[in-house]
Amino acid sequence: MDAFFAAVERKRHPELAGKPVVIGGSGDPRERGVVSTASYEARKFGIRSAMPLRTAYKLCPEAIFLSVDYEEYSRVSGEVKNILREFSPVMEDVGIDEAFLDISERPELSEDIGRKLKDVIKNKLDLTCSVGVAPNKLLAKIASEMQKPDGLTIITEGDMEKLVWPLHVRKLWGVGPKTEMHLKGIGIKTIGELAAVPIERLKEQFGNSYGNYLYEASRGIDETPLITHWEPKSSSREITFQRDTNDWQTIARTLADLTKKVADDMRHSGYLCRTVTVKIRFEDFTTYTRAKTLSEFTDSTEVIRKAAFEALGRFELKNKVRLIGARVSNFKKV
DNA sequence: TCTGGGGTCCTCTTTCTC
DNA sequence: TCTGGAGAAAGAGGACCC
Repeated sequence: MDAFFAAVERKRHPELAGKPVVIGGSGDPRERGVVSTASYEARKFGIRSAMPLRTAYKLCPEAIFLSVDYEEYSRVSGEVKNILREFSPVMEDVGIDEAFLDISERPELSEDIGRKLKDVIKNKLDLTCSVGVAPNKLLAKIASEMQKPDGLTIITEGDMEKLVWPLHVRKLWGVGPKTEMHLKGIGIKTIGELAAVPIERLKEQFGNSYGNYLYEASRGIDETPLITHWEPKSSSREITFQRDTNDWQTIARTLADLTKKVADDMRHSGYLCRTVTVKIRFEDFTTYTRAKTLSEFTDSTEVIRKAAFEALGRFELKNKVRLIGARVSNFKKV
């Protein structure tokens, strides 16, 4: 979906149309938080996802800043996914605003399916999206990003050299800032340059598993199937304090609060956990975790809170705390 | 004055058990 | 009784994605 959160807000507040809109955090750009979504008008000012709200405010003080309303976006997301499922039952969810569809069983031209899908979403929901069609997920994802917004791009096996190899390595799924810098250090900027590196060298530089992934990805090779059903592996809640704190009462109260939420979440989704992890980020942004694995599965707030405080006790709280979080994992279905 | 929150997966190290 | 090794489980950190 194109600038999904901003598009949903524009739908219910038509006066936002054509204006720079920034969605993130509490909606107050003077508070701590980052940009979740910026409308295309806001992007003209250089505002991007994951940017601190304060920075966004400096770039464009006239922008309209809104808080994130996950409930509403999830509801609209459900409507979008229902439409997608009419095109193919084989669908993989990728977060709130993306999905893969396997249309290999459909007789129609894939380009026609892509165009029809966009039309239906536009007509029924008044939202635009960008569609990529390709022989696998890796290339479909790249294709979908090539002509945003409101794009429709098709990549076939024969297009690798012409369309994909000139692209920057960051366009490959799984290549983030660290790998980008590492590759830059050995003189590699584009996917084509990456494809020219022997597999042995990639394995030397990045380890067996990831080296092999880069080798295949740069050639457009991806055999991974669509995941149509998956079970959660962990569940967590965390919060960044508006001001860094070393006040034990505040830290303890917040952790108790987070463990309660995590336990409530788990009971609602019908799982039991065995491992409880506490995460602390200090004022200098260093981040640590301490975990406690219990002898029995539980969804009790009491038990989880006790385990969390045991883990908290193993931290040296010498510096001010910026963020605290609680996570449960090691799940079993109730 | 920076740098959210919710996840997954991978790797390395430590700890436990046999 | 002491020591060592193998393998699993747990713990911690890091990279990445939306």
